[in-house]
Amino acid sequence: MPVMSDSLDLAFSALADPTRRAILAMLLEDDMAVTDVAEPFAMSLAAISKHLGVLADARLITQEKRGRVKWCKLEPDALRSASVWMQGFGQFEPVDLDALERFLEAELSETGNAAALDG
Amino acid sequence: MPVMSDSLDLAFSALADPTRRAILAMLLEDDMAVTDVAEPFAMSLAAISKHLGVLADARLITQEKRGRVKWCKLEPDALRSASVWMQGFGQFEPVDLDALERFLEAELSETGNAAALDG
DNA sequence: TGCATATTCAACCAGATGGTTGACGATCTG
DNA sequence: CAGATCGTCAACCATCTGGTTGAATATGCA
Repeated sequence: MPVMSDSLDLAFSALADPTRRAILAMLLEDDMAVTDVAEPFAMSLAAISKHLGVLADARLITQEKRGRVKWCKLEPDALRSASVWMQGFGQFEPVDLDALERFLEAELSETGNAAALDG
Repeated sequence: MPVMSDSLDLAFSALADPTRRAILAMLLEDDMAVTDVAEPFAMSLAAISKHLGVLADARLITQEKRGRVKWCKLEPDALRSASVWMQGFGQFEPVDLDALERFLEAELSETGNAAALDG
């Protein structure tokens, strides 16, 4: 029996992993090659490659191969869909964008990798 | 080594399951007892009880026992945190609340259960 | 050609997840 | 008390997940 996981399933389960959220935060700054994405993390390149595959399946990123380098690019549409879904429950208060920065920084330092935001 | 799954891990992974999202949508209308939450779904009460446990761990709901009935109540704080995180990526466009309703209805009909929104 | 770099693939593993069933404790009601 | 209802627990199962390693593929470069 097929699993039928829709786009929200894919988006939320992709977002459920701190490594993948850190990758998205890195890609928010700039497009990156797979090897460069992997660099700050204490895990194998193959593991990062899988994470990027999950993000791509969820359409949170796209990957384009130029030469032997595969470039990873943030694709915010799926995030926007998920965000819209959540707004129905979070509509009680306006969104605090300052809190976002604190979240990102806290998360990145928490994961223990060096992928800190520049500022 | 401890797993250290932070609140965003818990929130997003709880949201990754369509049954749990449907439950949240039901609770958006009103507080409900566990048995009543389970009623529209084609799965055992124990399974729904586990789903509610996951939602409670993620602090997306709270559960309060009165008599033999355990009441489940939506608790939007964790959703708001996750929403704030996502807004950083979805900041390109304002949130479309009309799209939310379409999403909820599409999702509920998609899961094949009878938990349709009334209005 | 031949070697280095970039990335994925395949096999494997431990642990989490989502479901089942049956037994159980707790609470209301007659 | 006896019986029904509410909900969880425990054991079990199949599948998914997130990681590993080593081999394979593809591209660039001298």
